[in-house]
Amino acid sequence: MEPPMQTLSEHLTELIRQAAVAAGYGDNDVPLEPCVPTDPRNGDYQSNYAFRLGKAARSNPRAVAAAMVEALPADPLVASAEVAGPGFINLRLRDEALAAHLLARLDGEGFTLSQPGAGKTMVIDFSSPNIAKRMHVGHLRSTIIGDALRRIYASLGWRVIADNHIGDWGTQFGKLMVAWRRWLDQDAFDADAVGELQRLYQLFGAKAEEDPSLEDLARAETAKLQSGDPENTALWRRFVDASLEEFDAVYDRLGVVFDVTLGESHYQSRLSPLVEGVLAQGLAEEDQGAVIIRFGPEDGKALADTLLLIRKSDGAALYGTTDLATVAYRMETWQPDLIAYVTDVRQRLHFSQVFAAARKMGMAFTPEHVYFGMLRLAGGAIAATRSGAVLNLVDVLDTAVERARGVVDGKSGHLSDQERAGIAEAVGVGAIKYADLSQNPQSDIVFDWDKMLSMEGNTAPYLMYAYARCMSIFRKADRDGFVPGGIALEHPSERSLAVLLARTPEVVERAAELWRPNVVADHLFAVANTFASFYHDCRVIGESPEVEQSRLSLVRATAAVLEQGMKLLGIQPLDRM
RNA sequence: GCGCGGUUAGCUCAGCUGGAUAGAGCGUUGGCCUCCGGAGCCAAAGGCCACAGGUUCGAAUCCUGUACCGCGCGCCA
Repeated sequence: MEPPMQTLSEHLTELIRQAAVAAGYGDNDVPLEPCVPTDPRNGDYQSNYAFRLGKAARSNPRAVAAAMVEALPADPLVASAEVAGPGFINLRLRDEALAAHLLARLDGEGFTLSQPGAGKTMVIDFSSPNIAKRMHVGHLRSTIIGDALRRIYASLGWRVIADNHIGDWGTQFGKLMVAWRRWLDQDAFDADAVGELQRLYQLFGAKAEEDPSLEDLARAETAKLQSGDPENTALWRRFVDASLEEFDAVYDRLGVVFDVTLGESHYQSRLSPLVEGVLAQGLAEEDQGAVIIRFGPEDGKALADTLLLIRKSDGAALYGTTDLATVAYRMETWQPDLIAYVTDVRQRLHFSQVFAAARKMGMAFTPEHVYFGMLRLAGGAIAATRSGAVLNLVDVLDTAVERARGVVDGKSGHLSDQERAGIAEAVGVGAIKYADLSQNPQSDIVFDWDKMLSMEGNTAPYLMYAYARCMSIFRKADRDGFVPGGIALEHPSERSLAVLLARTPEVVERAAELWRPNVVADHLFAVANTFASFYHDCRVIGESPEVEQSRLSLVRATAAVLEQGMKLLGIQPLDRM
């Protein structure tokens, strides 16, 4: 329908480039991108291109900037351009054009983003929990960050395949089978399947310490499973099904969606041929009975003198083997332009090795390892659950929802019990997700109950609150307020809000480029915060019809941006809370 | 030992790949409900951006070194 729209930033970049050419500085490969000045008094956008050009041309940056401003083509979007300081070019947008630009993004209901990803495909691999183990807070980061990236890329037009590469194969199953046959508590399994499996697994570990022969039994059971023994296969199936059922319940609650769930077991038949092939290619060698791929200085400093094991001396494959087979499968199946992996930082070396090995094997693919920092527990307060184990994910969600319920009951007692329960769920889960997503993924994160459960300040409830206020205004006005062309920016608070809203598309694109949902989160907080000031300064209902109309449109735009943005983070907007 | 990463306000964190006076939230202090939702708004205090050099018009950001901290380095994933 509508042509792909330029972002403000793209539009201005083009103008500045033209100005540079017209001023005689030619086209060159000096990167230019206007940025947002720290102080709004310095304009809506600012370019420091004159500094760079000045350096290249060995001339005074201020003179270059002056020449560029002189040569800047007239444009409906630009109200003024002036040289400032040692050579900045400060650009101020024309109010009418700004309003028009904003309205062009609003199609009645939603907010339209540009589609730079149209025609492109990516596979994104995230969450990937292990069968027979309970999901704990450690799984939150991969799951939440991966899901947000999936949503962000999809919103920009990418075809995205979200693949849950679950750990459903390997040596843990032999142990589990031995433990199952000896110590199963059937009632406990019926009541809480994964809990019982986890108990059995831990029990096996304890017993095996006293009696190492158990390990041999476990190895034998694993081998039987891997060679297709019907009894063990049936048992394995049971473990997998029980675990998936529980995972799905958690994903449902988190609003996390996968397109496919292809675990490690899916690639079993490919492993032997892959290892043989790599050996035949001369890329791997046998060493102490195992098969390894060596890396040298030509593979980069970080990989030099490291190696990747792809077959153990007992003949079993490893996860590196599976990862390589998985790359091959994904390339064959989807021909993606990009394959992204969302895992913690500890797997950095591993994935560098897998990527390098895949390239050696001739797989032409563009990998992206989105790694995130470690989750640490807040100082001293070892946040252990009753069992003493790591924090269980469901318990964390329950606690947050409970806390939210208390706030909802206190503030919205007039709503029905059912409605309050729904609000508490959305608020609690949203708060947990946002606490993670608002942080740079690469930083380590401290698990801090106070922060996770907070409902004030830079939190999901704050965004939701701003959105609910918008909705409340529409209810009071008895209409949703959207009239094309109807925004006039009179008050400074209106203008600040409009500029921010209009920047949304470029913000989302930047978040995608950097693989960082926190870029979106930051922007949403700024929008909600600016809206709160606007709300305080500018009355909407009861003003003159023209002003009311204009402000209703602005509120409509705010709601659309907040709604779109929260959806990108997987946070559920609420009409009331 | 080698490699990778980190160090920004009392606490938790941003900081747009080199731009003007380094920003938020929480906490602290002080204001704001004749007003569309106070889960809110406004303001103040709080900084040797770990340290030392270097690069240049300009450095929290890039380079080198140092100190602490974390993580990774063949039969787990």
